[in-house]
Amino acid sequence: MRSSWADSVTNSAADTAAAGSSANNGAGSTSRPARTSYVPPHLRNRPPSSEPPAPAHSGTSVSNDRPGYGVPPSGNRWGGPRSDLGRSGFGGGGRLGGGGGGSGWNNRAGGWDRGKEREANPFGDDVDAEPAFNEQENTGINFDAYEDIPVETSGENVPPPVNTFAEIDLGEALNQNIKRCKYVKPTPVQRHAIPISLAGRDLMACAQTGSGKTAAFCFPIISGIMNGQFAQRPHGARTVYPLALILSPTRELSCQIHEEARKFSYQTGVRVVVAYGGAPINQQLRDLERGVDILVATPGRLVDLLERARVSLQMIRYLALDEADRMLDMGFEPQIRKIVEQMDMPPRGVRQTMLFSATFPKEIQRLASDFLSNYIFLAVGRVGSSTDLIVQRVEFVLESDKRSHLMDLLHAQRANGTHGKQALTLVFVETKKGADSLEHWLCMNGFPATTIHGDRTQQEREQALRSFKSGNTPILVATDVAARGLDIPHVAHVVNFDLPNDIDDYVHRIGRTGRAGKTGLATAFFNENNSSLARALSELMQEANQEVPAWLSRYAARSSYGGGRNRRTGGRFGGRDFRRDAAAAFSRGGGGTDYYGGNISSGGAYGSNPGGYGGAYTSAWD
DNA sequence: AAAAAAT
Repeated sequence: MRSSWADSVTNSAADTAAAGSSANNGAGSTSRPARTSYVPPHLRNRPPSSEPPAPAHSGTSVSNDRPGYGVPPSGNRWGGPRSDLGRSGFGGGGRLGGGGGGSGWNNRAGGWDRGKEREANPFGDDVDAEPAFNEQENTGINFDAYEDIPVETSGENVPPPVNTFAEIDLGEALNQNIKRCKYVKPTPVQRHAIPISLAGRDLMACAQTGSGKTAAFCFPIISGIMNGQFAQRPHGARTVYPLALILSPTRELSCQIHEEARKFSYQTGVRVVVAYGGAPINQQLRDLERGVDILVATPGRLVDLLERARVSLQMIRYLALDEADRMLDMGFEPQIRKIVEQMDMPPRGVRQTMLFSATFPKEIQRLASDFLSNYIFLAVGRVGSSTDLIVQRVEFVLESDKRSHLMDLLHAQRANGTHGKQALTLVFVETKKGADSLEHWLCMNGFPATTIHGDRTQQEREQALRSFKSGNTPILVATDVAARGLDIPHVAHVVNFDLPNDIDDYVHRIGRTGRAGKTGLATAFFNENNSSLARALSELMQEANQEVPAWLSRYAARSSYGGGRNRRTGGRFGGRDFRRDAAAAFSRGGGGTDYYGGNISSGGAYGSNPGGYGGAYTSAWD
């Protein structure tokens, strides 16, 4: 069984600690001479690590002029005092070794290519060979618009945002990977969320679809694991002890997060493993046995692994829930509660918990606060900006006319040339059966389509997604399994063939287009059956400066409050900390009392609407 | 009522 980097550094850390330089309570501080110490079986057979475990950014300047908010000596919850209140001793105390030798993280490939195997290059061979087409991919984000993003934060002592990756001391290896990913500047959610996470704080973050949330929680986790000193994880038996857990609601999303996290952690020695259902468990078990620092998983398979005692959550320092509102809704909440509260995971306040989603209904926030400790709420709206970049259309289409109407759209697209490899069409339907039958019908009518839904085998699902992404099958018919999080470049058109019942689901679905600065089109087929959505939909479209058909407004006016469980309150920028409302309710109209030290900042986007989200323009995102 | 998530 191989182990991961965090284990091996702990061994070295013990040596360093013996030299008396570490303030942290790292691994056993007994003094042992280097390398003559006991080497656990899983670490034997490795060439001795001769270089000191000195971090690249050895101790030096945090290029941040705000005292008190520098990059903390990570692992702060474990290695030192909680950093969220009165912090001290930031100057890199707790960093490993004083070796000023500037040996970078990337010098120490953490056992990866020292062993038999070499870490596969997650960037592929074509990193630099990619034509300009992909070059646009990551640089195409409309950064100018970033200056105008409304941002709301609340909570105690909110660390200020950064403007560049360089301001954050993420370490050489991670910086390299950021370059390889062609990330030039942090996105707004990254600018705010990364300093918050690096400060060790719990976080509830709302940020638009396609705005870089994955990196926002991965970077601090990876950096924390690299910098942290962790007690030697138990070994033996067949149980593994990841340091970080990332949960997501669908298998494909977990895969995607895993792929991204692998890029971010390339040559850092931090090991990322994914586990999800529908796939043979044996390969996943083998992957785990080779060592895991970050485990990405769907809930069901994780519970399975926990019950088999193949995974223990005892050493979890970081817990991230992607699509957190989904993870805590009725379908998932019991499982999540079991994983987080009834297994062996350290309690909140001990681990660091981060929740991310584009939408965060108030009642889910209330639930979520069970898992958080003194957290910061962050809402970043109108990124670059998805809603602006998505043109939303609603058409009145009778149930019986939907197919022919879709056919008209597809023919028009074909005529336009907006069809094919670089203009994919994603069609959402309500049911799995409906997905199959629509797919069949499309194929019969000369439109190559495939489908993804929960009745298909995992192999079929993944094949469908690949075929769609590659443009081989430029039409994908999907249930809500594909509504959230999936990053599929070149989706030019999202068709809500059947509208969802909940406006948040609509938000996530249309967010499959208009990503990373690209424009997109979203067309919805509306009829009587959707009248409960009319009001929320029309409000949403208004907020996004979309043209609302008169007939929809009439529906909206007629229909009672609907739009699913969470009505948007007054059409404001939805990203709002429910604690504020709660506090306001308690303080009985205190109005100005900013109990939680809230802090609203915005650029020019608001124009004459100082500090408020109550104006005509707001965002869909909550 | 549907979808997702373990076997």
